[in-house]
Amino acid sequence: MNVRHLTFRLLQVYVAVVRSGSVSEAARQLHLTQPTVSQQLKRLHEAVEEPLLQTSRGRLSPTEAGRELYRASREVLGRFDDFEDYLTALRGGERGRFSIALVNTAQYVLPRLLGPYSQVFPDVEVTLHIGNRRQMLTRFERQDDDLYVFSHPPSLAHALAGRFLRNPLVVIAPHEHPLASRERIAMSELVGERFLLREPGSATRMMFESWLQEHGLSLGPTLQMASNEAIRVGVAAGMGLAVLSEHVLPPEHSDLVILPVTDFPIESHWQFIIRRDRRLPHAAHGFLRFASGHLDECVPPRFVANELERLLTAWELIH
Amino acid sequence: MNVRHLTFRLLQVYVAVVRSGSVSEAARQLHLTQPTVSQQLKRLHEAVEEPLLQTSRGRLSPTEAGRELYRASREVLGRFDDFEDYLTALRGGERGRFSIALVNTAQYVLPRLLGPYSQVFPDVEVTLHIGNRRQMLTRFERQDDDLYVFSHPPSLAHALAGRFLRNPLVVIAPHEHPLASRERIAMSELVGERFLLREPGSATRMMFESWLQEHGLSLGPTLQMASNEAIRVGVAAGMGLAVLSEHVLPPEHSDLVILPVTDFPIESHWQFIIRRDRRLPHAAHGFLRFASGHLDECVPPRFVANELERLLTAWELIH
DNA sequence: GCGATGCATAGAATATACTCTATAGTAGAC
DNA sequence: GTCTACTATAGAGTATATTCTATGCATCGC
Repeated sequence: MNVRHLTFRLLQVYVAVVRSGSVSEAARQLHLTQPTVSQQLKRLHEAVEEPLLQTSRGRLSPTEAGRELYRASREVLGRFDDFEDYLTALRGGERGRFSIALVNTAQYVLPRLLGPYSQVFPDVEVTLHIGNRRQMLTRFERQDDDLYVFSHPPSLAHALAGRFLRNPLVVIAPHEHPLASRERIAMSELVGERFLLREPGSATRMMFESWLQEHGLSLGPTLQMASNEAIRVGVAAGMGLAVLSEHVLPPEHSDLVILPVTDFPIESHWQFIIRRDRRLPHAAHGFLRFASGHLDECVPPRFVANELERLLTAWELIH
Repeated sequence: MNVRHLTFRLLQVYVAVVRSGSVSEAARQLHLTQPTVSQQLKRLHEAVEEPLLQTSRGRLSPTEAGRELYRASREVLGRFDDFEDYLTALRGGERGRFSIALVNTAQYVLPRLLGPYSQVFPDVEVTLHIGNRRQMLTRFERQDDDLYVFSHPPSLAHALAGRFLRNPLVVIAPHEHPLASRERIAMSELVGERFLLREPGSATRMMFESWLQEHGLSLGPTLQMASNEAIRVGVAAGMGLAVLSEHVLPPEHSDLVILPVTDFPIESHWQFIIRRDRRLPHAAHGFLRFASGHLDECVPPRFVANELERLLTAWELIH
């Protein structure tokens, strides 16, 4: 048998003939003429090199080989029906997978979106990659992921960005810090204190440092820790001060205070970044739609800064 | 997705590409040029209307949809590989089914052939239809079965026949019958006795009656019973005499004797009959080959009259 | 940067598929 | 036996598939 010349169409015709037991009836069902169906059968017969149909009691019934071919055809056509269903689900964002690359700080917030999303789309596999800004930039350059979350996006030549969340950087101090009760503090009063800083390559550190530069200030002694958590605990323990994303602080933080420093908080926004030159999986698209629609319910309203509709519109324009 | 234009060939090409992760490599394996494979991929892509492959780390890897298509393709191609295996087995007579229509008397012998055959070909389904000659003739006319066993075949205009077994008809009497010890008996001496006859339409009865007619004899009182077994037991019980196939008698029959009647036994042969105008299933063909080769081992040699080789040759000539 | 390798596209030739109309043959129904 | 419904075949036109060569373009390694 030469499987090479088998067409799915041919199997569809054959199945219709076996089911109806009649060439003419199958032709009517398929909106074809009877000779067309006859010839398809002839072709199929030539491909299989075995009698497939016999006429018995006025009806066409499959031979032994014909019956097995019918089974095989049904299974094969059914398998591709399933595949079509799969495609439909995939296109609707109900299935599939996608990956998001996050800067460290965002890991405190993104689960608030991903949790509800996964409830609604349990068949989508989401992979999270978390690291500092520099690591995420590398992933971005290598096009490793489908979505990226940055505060300050890299060059937008190959990417689209849409803000979704405020990310205020605040100065924190231990609860018992002498300036904790002051109504207004200038940063220049603090630069003598020891600051706990994230590692170079961290977005938080980068933003703080450029703020300092803009204001013509530079820090005194510092201490470097490669984790927001470690810094937060360190500050509470009296190791020094720090500038951290407000999202890093627990809702209740009796051992810490946010100092009312002038020109603080440093305002920044997290944004979803899509590469223009990489296909966006349907599921990732679905996630952005979900985020756009349900952001208000997932994070405290004062942080919401939803520009995702604009992002989605822009993305749909170039696709 | 338009499944109508999918070819098995297309899936084969796609599978080769996914497996090798390279268009060029797949082309080499398939003995095609690289652009040919590229274009096949393009066609497939147009049929599915979804990206299937992406290039990552120098290799082509399937997208989410591509992976599912790969799975579906593998399954579908595998299913038709199975179908090809099935066809091979079918053609070799190792699988499939066929039906045999038997005159009653032959049911005592045919299992001796079918038993060993089924041991060797356990995957072949055999259906036996048993009845008297008239019923089997009706089935023959309707082309209900693949093989027929008759003593006297119907018109051979649409059929081929091949003898395989002697079927001698003998006169039986109860063990204590007064003539049981005679060395030679003329049928004319017996016609006054009561004979147990099969029903009209029975081959045995037909043959006996035409024998009588040829010899210018006619029977006296008769008793009709529609079963060889009933007749055998009836004769043993002293109800009368009978003419039966020797095959109906058990190997040991102390309560019966075969009377040495002149011009007896009536010689006849069972034959396999194949309709010329009906396809012979491979399995039925295989059974005839088996019967031809193993007849000697399956039935007592004195009954064997194997003309099946001739039948098979004749059949192969017209196919 | 430059060559090697691999993929995509264009253009073209051939084969095959797909479908039709017209017609002939077949088998069951009354 | 004739009629009818069904199937098969012939012939033909269009569309599509299949495959090639030639060429351009991208990417990777050195």
